[in-house]
Amino acid sequence: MANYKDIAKIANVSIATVSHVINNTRFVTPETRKMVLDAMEKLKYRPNLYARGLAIGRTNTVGLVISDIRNPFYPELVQGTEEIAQKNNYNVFLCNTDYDIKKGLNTIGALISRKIDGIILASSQVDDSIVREVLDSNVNFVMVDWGSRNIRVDSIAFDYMVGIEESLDYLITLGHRLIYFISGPKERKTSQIRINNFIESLKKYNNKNLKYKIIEGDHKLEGGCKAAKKILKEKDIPTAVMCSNDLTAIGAMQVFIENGLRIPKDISIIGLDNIKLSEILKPNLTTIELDRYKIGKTLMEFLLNRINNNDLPVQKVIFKTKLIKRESVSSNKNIN
Amino acid sequence: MANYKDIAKIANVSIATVSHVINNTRFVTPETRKMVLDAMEKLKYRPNLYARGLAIGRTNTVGLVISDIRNPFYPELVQGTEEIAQKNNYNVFLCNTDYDIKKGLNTIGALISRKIDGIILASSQVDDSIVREVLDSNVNFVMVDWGSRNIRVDSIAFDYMVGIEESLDYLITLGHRLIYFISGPKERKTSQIRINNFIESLKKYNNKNLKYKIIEGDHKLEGGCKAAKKILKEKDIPTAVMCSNDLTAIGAMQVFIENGLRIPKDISIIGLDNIKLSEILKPNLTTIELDRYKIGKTLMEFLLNRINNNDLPVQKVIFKTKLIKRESVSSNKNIN
DNA sequence: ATGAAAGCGCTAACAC
DNA sequence: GTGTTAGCGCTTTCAT
Repeated sequence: MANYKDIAKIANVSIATVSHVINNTRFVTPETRKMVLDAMEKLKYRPNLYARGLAIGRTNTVGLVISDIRNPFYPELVQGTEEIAQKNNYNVFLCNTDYDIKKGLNTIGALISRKIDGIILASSQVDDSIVREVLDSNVNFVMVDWGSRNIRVDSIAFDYMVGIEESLDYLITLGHRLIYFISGPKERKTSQIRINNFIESLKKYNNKNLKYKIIEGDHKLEGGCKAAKKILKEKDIPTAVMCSNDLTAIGAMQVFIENGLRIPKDISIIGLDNIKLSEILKPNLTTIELDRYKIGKTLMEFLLNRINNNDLPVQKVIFKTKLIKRESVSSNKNIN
Repeated sequence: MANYKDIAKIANVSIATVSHVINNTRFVTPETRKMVLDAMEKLKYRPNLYARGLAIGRTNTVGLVISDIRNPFYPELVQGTEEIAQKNNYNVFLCNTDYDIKKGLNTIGALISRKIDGIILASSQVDDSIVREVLDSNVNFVMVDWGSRNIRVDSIAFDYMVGIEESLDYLITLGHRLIYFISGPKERKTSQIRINNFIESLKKYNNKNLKYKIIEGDHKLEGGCKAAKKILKEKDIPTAVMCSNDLTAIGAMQVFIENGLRIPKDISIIGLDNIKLSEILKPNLTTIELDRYKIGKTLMEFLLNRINNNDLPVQKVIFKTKLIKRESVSSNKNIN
């Protein structure tokens, strides 16, 4: 592959001139410039970003760490980050952790070694070791705050509470008294929070003689199916089921339908995420919305701000959630 | 950030020794080695892959170019490539082209400038300009051959024909005579091929008095919905609909259900992809399977082979497709 | 068993 | 307006 020296030779100039033509960093007479450009063209020159990065200490690349690209939560978030990145002439290095802290550590290490300009930590498997790793490296970073760990780091967080309260309110108004919650994998922070928010919200209705139960899912279709099968075996089948994400809700819904339950007549269902599918499926899914695309954009904006100005005060945004009412919920027929 | 010089100073050795300890490239006495390791630990040393890449000319990074991460075709493919990459100590740089040739060219350029060791071109928006760009750069590469462009490049291709023929055979045996096909966006190679394969397959049944029609979709849920609405307005509603991918089929199915058609009783549906959702949805989707995970693995294996041995003969694999029979198809009630 | 130094491709300060 | 050159962090040949 051609380099400055090759270009310089053909164009009969010094490598400094080549550099300045390429980067527009000082005046070069149109004639000289043309010689250089022609030589580049002829050699099909491609800049070597490693060399440049080494020389100037910046790479215009940022790392985006997520848990699992197959989880429909992420693609839109990724899209959001990329859009902003592209506008600002940055490239995004996407990395999966597969929900594995150790793999996450490796990933972070690989990114740091690549001297990327910043890291977006959107993976939900983040423990102190990972955060420390990133902080130690002094690389710019922003993160999704899945718990409320309250570190002084640029971050975005979710307020599930609003949406969950709204949902419960809705269900209770409709007469539901036995409400199940299908959670994500219990070891994941993101599941725990949603469970806690659910339980917390229930406390407001102490006087209503409410009953609930948590069934563990896996945030995937399969887990929703399995959980639904478990629910069908209970002696008291709930009249409403809330789910930790939409995939879970959709999986559960299919199993209920398969077993002759009518939705929402026999059983109401609420999801969380508002993935595209949930509004198209019949019956379409009542769900708590999370704007993943906007979240992605915000994360990247935060990171670029930070890269451009390191003494910015800590940036934080909390994304509110809200209930989207669709067909999968109706009043509890038993009280009508 | 610490570098060899810092380590060398603390450990009281030369930078050459530091390098050899880190890379295990020559013998170093255990005592010296320990000094170096301690110094590294103390400084929280992180290798600079740019500098290393510049020095040795390899980066252990490959680029994976896809069309759109939100298209469920890709996540599993990505997963497959990453698994193989990781096993071989490679990292993957994932890039979207957003179905845009120009963006694709930029992406390729960015990858080449990053001196990645190879490129997997799995985006379906590939024209000659892109292929030439990659070939000119001399970077190792493998591609998904969406058309049959017959270039001498490592590639994998799909034989949709088998699966489509099998599907048509199945439908026709079941008595269907008016069969619609909801395609992807017509300007995309990948859509065109499936359409052609569908039409081609139909020719075998010239004597059967078959009728068909192609409706354009977009390979997304929305397009499936829209196409189904169009179909419902036709004067002769088909008894069977084949779709260019599963999302399309699922979207269409929901619209049919919404409009009171029973599936498969009133209308049979066949998809293509076999995404997870299709086996869980009620009624679950009969579809043509494509093993995206395996495709991803194969692509990365091809690329690594090529990187390790450039005079390998051209590698090619054709992935067969096959029909997965589920609930969304039954016999044409009109002939029973 | 270890060190000195050239060189990978690029940038930018300094010189003319 | 253009050229020379040191240096970014690392690898590796050649010495010792």
